[in-house]
Amino acid sequence: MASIKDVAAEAGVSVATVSRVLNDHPSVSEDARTRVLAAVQTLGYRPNAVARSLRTDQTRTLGLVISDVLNPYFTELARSVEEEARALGYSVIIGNADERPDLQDHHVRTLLDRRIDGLLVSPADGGSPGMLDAARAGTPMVFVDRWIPGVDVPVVRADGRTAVRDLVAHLHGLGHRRLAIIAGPAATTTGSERVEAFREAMAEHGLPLPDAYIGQGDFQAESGRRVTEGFLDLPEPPEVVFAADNLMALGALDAIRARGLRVPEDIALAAFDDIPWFVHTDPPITAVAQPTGELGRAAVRALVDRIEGRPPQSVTLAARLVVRRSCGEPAPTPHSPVTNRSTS
Amino acid sequence: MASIKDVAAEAGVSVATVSRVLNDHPSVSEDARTRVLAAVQTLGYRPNAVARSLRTDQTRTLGLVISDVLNPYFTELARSVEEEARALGYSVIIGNADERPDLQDHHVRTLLDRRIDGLLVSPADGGSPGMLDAARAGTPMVFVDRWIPGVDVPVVRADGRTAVRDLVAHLHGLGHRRLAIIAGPAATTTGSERVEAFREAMAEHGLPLPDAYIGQGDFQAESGRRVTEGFLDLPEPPEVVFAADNLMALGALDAIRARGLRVPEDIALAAFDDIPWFVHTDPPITAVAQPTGELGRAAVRALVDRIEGRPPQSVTLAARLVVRRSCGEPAPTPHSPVTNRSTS
DNA sequence: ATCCTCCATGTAATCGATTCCACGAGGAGG
DNA sequence: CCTCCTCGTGGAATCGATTACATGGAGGAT
Repeated sequence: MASIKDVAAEAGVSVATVSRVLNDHPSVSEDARTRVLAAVQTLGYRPNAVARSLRTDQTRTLGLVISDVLNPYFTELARSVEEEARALGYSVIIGNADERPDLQDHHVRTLLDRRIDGLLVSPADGGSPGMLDAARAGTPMVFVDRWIPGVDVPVVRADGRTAVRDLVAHLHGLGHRRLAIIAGPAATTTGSERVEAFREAMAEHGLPLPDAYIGQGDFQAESGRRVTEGFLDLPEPPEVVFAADNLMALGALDAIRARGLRVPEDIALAAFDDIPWFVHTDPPITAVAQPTGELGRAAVRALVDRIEGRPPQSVTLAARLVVRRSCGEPAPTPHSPVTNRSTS
Repeated sequence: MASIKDVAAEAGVSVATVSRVLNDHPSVSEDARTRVLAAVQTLGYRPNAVARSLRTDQTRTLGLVISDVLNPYFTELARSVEEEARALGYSVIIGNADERPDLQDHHVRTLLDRRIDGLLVSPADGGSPGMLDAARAGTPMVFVDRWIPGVDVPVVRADGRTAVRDLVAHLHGLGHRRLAIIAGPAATTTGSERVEAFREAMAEHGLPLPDAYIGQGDFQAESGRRVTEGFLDLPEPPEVVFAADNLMALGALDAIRARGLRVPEDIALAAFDDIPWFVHTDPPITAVAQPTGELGRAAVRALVDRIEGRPPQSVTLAARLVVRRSCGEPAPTPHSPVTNRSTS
């Protein structure tokens, strides 16, 4: 592969001049510029990003460590992150932690070894050692979706509190009284916050929330299935199951169907995180939707601000309730255009 | 960030010795080794992968360019690719082309600039210029899922021919005669092959396949919806719609429901590419399943073989039919464990 | 005792870029 | 006509690693 030296030789100038042309430094004669550009053409030269990074100490690359690529929520997040980063002249390297702290650490380490300019993380747990080190070492970093309390890193996330309250109000309005939740890992902020919001909203409506109605999941479908089976085995099963993420909701749906029960007639179902597929399941699933794309873009902007020396800002966006049919009431316009997005 | 020089100073040895310890070269005294390791510890030193890559001319990184991250099929592929690559000591950088040749080119170029050791591609179209250049320039490369005819690059893919024949036989056996297909872009191999296989299978059963029953999609949900609407508007609509990928199948499902029709009573639906969600839709969707994980792993192995000087092998695995209820016949065990994976 | 080998180590070149500094030419100003 | 700037350019240092080559000391063989 042709190097800058070859280009210099071909153009009859020094490597310094070639470099100047490539970085359009003002002080280059028109003549030299055209000769260099021609040489670049004929040789099909492309600058070696590795060498450039070594010299300039910047890679123009962002690392993104997500908890689970198989979760459509994170996929959409990753897509918007890459899009915004590209618009700002950065590339993104994605690391998939599969909800495992050790894998998360592996990716953080690898990313740091590559000297990425900044790190976007949605921590899989309370904070793996490698991540904390990175934060302490001053690597530009931004948390997205989930975060770690007590660590001084900007956070870009959605606040589901209001939407969860709306959801509970909606369910209460439909006459449901026994509501259960499938929680995410307590070590994740999204895991604990959603339960917290749910608990508060229940209290506001004077509804009891017995421990038996709080199931411990891990954001994976299998756990949703297991917890739901537990609920159905109770002497007095809940009337509604609220899953703290979309994968657990699908596990729940599966468990319900396996018993031959119908949604919403026999038991209602709602989920946190709206995904396109919820429109297509039968019945369509009522969910709390995060502004995922905007979250990803805001996170990139915050991180790039931090990298380029501007003060980064934490951002909290609102989530909103999308009512569909899985809780009993038909959505306002059952067969309207396509994405049935009515806010309660 | 500490460099190898700092470690050398701390340990009281030369950088050469430090490097030897780090790459466990045999010729290092036990004493030196322990001193270096101690210095590495106290300084929290991590080798700079950028500098190392520049010198050794290898990055131990693979590029993976996929057509659409939002498609669960590619997500699963990406996951298995990363897993196998990690096991072999490589990292993976994913580029999402969003089915756009220009974006695909952008990612190929960026990846090449970073001097990745090899490239795994599922080409979004007949072959963008940058990709063909890369192939011609001798970059180690392997096509996965889709490929480009006439380019001398190993291909790892699934052959759906038999499964499609099984599908048509299944549909024929259920009494369906008017079968329509939503095809993918003709420029992609998977786009044309699936239609081809379908056409042949129809011929074998003596069934006609009028042009009106071949809709042109682009592997995105919206096109599935549009094409399906066209089918339903025909004077004699088909009895079955077969979508050439999972996203178009969901678009089709949506269009069907929007008309208030039922699956499979009013119209049957089948898809290429099985994904977990097909178990959860109502009715569960009959699909042709690819061994996605195995495909990803085999592709990585072939690419790494090529990179490390061993002869790479093209691989073709079989896809298989998974019968569910969307075509009329109840699946053999309607409420069996979970993943309803019965082969026809 | 001498010579040869081998082992541990250090010095320095190298990878491909960027960038500081020096230098020569040419133009402006005194 | 001389001085001083500015502009275009090239030489060379530099980033942080790896590695070929040189070196000196220890140990074995004769």
